Amino acid sequence: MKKTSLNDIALHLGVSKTLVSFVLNGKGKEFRISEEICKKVLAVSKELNYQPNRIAQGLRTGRTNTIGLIIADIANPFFGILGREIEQEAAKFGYRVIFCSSDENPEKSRQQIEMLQQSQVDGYIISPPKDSEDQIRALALGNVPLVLIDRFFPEIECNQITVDNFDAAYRATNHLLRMGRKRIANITVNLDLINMNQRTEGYKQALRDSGHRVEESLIKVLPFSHENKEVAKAVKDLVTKNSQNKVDAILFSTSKLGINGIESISALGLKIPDDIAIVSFDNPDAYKICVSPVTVVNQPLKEIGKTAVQILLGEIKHPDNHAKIQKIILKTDLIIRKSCGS
Amino acid sequence: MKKTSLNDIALHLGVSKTLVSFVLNGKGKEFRISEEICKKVLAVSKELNYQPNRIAQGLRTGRTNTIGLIIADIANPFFGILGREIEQEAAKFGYRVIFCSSDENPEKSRQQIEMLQQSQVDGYIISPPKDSEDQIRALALGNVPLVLIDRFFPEIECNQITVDNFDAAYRATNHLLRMGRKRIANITVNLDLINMNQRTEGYKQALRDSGHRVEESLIKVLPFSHENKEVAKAVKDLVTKNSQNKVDAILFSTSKLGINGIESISALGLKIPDDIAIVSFDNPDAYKICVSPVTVVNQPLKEIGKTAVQILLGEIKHPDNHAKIQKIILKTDLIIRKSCGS
DNA sequence: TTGAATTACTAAATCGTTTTAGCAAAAATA
DNA sequence: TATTTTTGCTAAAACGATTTAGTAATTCAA
Repeated sequence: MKKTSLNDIALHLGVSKTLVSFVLNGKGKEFRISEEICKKVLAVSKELNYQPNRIAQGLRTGRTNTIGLIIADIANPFFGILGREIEQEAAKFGYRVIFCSSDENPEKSRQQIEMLQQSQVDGYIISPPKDSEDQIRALALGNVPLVLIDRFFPEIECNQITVDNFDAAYRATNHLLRMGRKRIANITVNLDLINMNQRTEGYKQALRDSGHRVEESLIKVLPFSHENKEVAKAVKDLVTKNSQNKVDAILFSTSKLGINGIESISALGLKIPDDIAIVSFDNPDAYKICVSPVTVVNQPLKEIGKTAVQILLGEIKHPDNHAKIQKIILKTDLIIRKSCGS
Repeated sequence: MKKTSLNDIALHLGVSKTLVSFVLNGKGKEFRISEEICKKVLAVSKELNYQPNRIAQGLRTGRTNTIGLIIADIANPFFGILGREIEQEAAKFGYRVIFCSSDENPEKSRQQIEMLQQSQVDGYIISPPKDSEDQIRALALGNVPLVLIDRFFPEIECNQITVDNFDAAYRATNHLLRMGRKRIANITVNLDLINMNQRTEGYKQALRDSGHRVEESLIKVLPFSHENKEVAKAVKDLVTKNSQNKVDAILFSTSKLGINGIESISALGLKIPDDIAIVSFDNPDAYKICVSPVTVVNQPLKEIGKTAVQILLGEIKHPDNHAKIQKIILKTDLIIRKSCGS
């Protein structure tokens, strides 16, 4: 059951495939193909269920209508929602998306970028892992449509869409202070990622601005791929009564940390917010139904995804004016629930 | 900065592109290309950073090394984890994945299948929405590598990987009965989906086998795209004191229902498991940290994803023996937490 | 009534691979 | 020495579209 090609339609009607191509691309008028023939072509193409071969089109035109997406992990709802939005917005304009999960591993992302290059994608949306500057720089210099999301590298000039992480953490920390918390910890991952770094800087600044001392021992930095027990260990050190690091609040920089953290806190028999207050970045379902619903920094995921696609498609369609690089910083909102007391 | 092609390497060395193609495909020996030339080709290809154009390869060979995936919604962690596993297993064998979220909408899935056909994907992994029989049948008859996951259509002969939903619901319901619950409801979606249907059938059979009557008014069927308040309404009818439908346990057929349901139950000021016991299908993070950690039917998502890819690649590589269709039914496990009492 | 313009189309090149068929030179065999 | 075999390579077609440059037939203008 071979697929119908342009040529099949042409043979069927005794015309050239040039003509068929013109008609099916809506250029019948432009190339003065007679009404009558146009209709016949359309009819036969429907009759034979013609489906254009996008691969052949891609080879000829150099455009595949495909974009490559590299994120940390599509199974993580944060990226799931982002990916969903990107897929949807891209589909609106006739673009498909090849999804790649890098696991924050630069070697994987290198391979994925290479694969996407070979696949001749028209552009890239990437949430770059640490130590991937070289890859990103090479892409950016290669003059390929590219948008970074969630993080970026300050020294690379490139379209990017992020949230104001510093501000978000600053406000979250301030909220904890306003609620009367005196000693606040921060559990985070991998400070080589600029977004994470900015979160911790915002946290520090809020402490300083309110006259508190920043205690490095209250900042727990875990590796990206952390296990439940590593979070448990960090939490334990921060909440047990006789620990010299005993705190009354924790700011979690990711929801994965927060979810594991809440599990640990519960396991230790402590109550939120009575024994310890918490605020977390990101807004998974889990936080709505847990013992004490969690106050969160909510990121505008839909807007990030949608804007990323729009900027990317803009670049794809007008490759010329790559002069105006866009660096978009979106605002987050703090959703106040019960985990900080009242 | 044009990309290096086979021809560029050939010109650079003064040899034919045929030769270059042979060498780079590891067929130097087979076609008796001299060691010396082989080395030179390899060297120049590295020097010019040659990246094969997979689009051109695809056009020539008819194989794109790409698979199309259609699921309900990649933002839903259930499908996120599944998608992740599929991406990972496919990558192992050099295959890329185009992700499509159908929102359980047959018209969307129709368009997506068409798009994937045009993209010349080598095979399909699909979680088919209701009313998409015709599309699936057409694919299956078209003799294209295809694997269905999560659901299927009984009347279509096709590879499929599902879990034993009947058995899972039967055991879940039995667990509730063993824990002393007398009146058990089921909140579910869209019984036109066979997996959902089987869950409710398993629930009914468990009731019958233990001498209970099946009360249709205790089975709440919501539309697939339900709002929080629709769940709230169903829950309210089942748990309020003076309702004639008052139950002491609910089996949720999806985690989306369960999460919304727990929110509603809390909002009504009721306690789990004291006032009402619950069991839910699927195992999102939320269930681990909520007021009373939820007993769940856990599906082997990784195995589903991995097996789907393996069967699909088997079909892609041996298109001939499509005679042996595989219908795999995996077991679920019931993870007992605190939501049913003790 | 001739030259120009318009109409309605087509031939052929091209994109970057793969793959078949074949060729010239060297080596082996008779 | 003549023939066959082997070695080491190449030309060209093909995949299915797009696109440029053209051409023959008709109509129009002067």
